[in-house]
Amino acid sequence: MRIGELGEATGVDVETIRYYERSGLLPEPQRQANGYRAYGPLHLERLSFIRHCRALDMSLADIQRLLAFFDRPQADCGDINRVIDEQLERVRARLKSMRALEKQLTSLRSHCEAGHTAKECGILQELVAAAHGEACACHPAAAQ
Amino acid sequence: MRIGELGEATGVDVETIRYYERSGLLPEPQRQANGYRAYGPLHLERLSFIRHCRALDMSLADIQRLLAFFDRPQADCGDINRVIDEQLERVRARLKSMRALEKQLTSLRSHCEAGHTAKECGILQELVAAAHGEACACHPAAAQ
DNA sequence: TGAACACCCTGTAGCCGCTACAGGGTCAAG
DNA sequence: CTTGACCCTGTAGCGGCTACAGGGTGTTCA
Repeated sequence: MRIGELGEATGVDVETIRYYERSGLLPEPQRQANGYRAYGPLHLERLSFIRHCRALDMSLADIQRLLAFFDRPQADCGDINRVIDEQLERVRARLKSMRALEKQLTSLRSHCEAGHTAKECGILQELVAAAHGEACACHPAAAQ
Repeated sequence: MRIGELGEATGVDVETIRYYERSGLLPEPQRQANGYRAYGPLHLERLSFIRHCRALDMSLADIQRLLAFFDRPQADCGDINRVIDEQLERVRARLKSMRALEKQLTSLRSHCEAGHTAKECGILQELVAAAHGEACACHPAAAQ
């Protein structure tokens, strides 16, 4: 299986596949006589695994940690749980700040309907007020 | 006001301030005889504005668009609304995918309590199943 | 006087996870 | 024998910083 076929099969760009190899996530494949990479089913499986983890927004470093378990199946799986827990923690923290962000932007947006000059624009005025540290609709309490 | 004082006053790293200058967000300040940057109150205000917008997760390019309005206060503010609307759109889209992500990770996490070997770990098994494209707890419907 | 230290300067390289070249080689079809 | 699709390596770019290296400046204290 050449790199293009692997890419086709997994939906991954060939440049990305080479990048994963360079980064040590995907083991170096054998080469054909002409120097082309020759992949087997194990590469396909591993690449699919990587992509699924990426879809869960894990870092390549964390994926590396998970991949290591395939090489030592007798190891305690505590570290696997830890990777997932940490990821979940990050996602939840990010979710929290995104929700706050949406609130702030929604409030900000409500300060202007189009048709003013920039000088009169409530949005800009709010942003400037916020920059001054005054209480503003979009940052009502202390800016943490 | 020297760069360190400006940084202190705004809570912005001096390297970041210089970076904003290089990027054209912060106008070049005057220089003291010794070559040190000399900032005035307008720089302080502008930098605070930038940081507040960054706290709203706007890109530097979008902040640039907003800053341009200070130089032409008579312009129609339609573009300001557009920047905020686009940002709100991005935040909402991201929120949606983060919520899905949290669900997937939570479900994944429920597949293993610690104390197994890696081989038996439900999480790893689920991830491999997912990589195979089989229906899995964390990717139940079609992987889009 | 001079040594230590905090601050400032420029320029460059690194982080992440790709993406996009440039400049070449390989191979099958027309 | 030329076109075109594929492959190779190596390098540079994205955004938004962050972290040096290698130097200059200015104050304080012995």
